[in-house]
Amino acid sequence: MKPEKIDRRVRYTKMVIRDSFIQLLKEKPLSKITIKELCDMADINRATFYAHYLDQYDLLRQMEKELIDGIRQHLDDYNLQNATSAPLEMLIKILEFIKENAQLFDLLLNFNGDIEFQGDVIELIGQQYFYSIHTQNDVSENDKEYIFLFLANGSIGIIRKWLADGLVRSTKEIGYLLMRLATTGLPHA
Amino acid sequence: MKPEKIDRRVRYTKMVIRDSFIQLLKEKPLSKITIKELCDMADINRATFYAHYLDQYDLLRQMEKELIDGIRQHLDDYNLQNATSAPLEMLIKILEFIKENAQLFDLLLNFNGDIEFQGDVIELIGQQYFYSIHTQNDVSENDKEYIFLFLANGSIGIIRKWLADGLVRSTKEIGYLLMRLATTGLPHA
DNA sequence: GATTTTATTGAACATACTGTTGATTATTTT
DNA sequence: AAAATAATCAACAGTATGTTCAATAAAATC
Repeated sequence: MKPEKIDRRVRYTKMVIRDSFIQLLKEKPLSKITIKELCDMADINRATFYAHYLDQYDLLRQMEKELIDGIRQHLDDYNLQNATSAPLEMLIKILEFIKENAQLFDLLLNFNGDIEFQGDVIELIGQQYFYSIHTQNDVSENDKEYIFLFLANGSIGIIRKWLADGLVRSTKEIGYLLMRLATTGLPHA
Repeated sequence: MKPEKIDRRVRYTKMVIRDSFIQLLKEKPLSKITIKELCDMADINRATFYAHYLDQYDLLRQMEKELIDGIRQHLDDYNLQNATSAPLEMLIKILEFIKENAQLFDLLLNFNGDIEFQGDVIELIGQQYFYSIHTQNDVSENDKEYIFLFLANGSIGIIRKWLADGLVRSTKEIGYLLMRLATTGLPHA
């Protein structure tokens, strides 16, 4: 919408804050991270931190929001270039973005994970799945929401494992697996 | 194993700490809860708190551990009385226990949720599911862990929704739904 | 390139919570 | 009733918090 150039100094400040924050998150849970040590590590004044964020939790929230927005943007860009937007393709696009930001997603979904962020990702993934469930009319209206949550949470579980394993598998592989589980269900004899 | 009678005063102290803690968790996230306000609310001395717990997070962890142990105990009790332990029955037993402690499970899995606790519950639920997946030989060895996590995380999603909705549905209903999703897969045309 | 605007710094500040101590009091167990 | 144990009280140093304001540095604008 509006480019609104941001002051170089602000860009730098936010960058070092984020980098240091990620470093710290690898070492300890959010609750043990103080603003002071974060600023010491980033080598910025404490007052500067407060000029941009309320506290650690606000910082985390903003970073999470940018990730979610990043996925949305990634999907929008893709949809502009391609008329057809099959669920599977969209799913793989999401996985691509997650892969590009694997370090952060791993931190926020796994070890030092935040349950709210997980909820945001579930909602977003759900938007891609929802259509296929919605069109199946042998599922009672009451069950739809439940099944939707089952699929979305299950997908998060797989993505979390995928990240924890260090992205050994390709986005396509995971995408197919998720799509298979969500549409034809479990393989069974 | 060992009954080890606990001093009445300790029992009381722990009780008021837990009750106050739950009250506070309803109001605000763990990170905003101070030991001081917790002790004020529980009307105990701060030194007394430190005699039992390291900090808020330790307190939370202990409460979570007791819940998990509670489920295990609940299952063991049932297994002693009943020779057959079909997966569905075990699942319903788990749901029963969750229902009995709905307030706390709701807090820890939903609103002020803890991702570690969620992981513990997933692991426990997985133990009940695992057998049925393990016996299906048309699933590649590599995929088993992924599918297991898909099912367990999906189940958590449904349980979370069930709790958030105020337990409108019966444990049987939810149990059947979960079992259906885990065994025959999604309903499809 | 000079000027204006804006961001960061540094220092100081009151405030609040932390975690620990040791002596005292109260309660429970034996 | 005596011994053991738990909770209280008050005090303590240590530390992070969040805010302030003047000074400085750097960027954007003209």
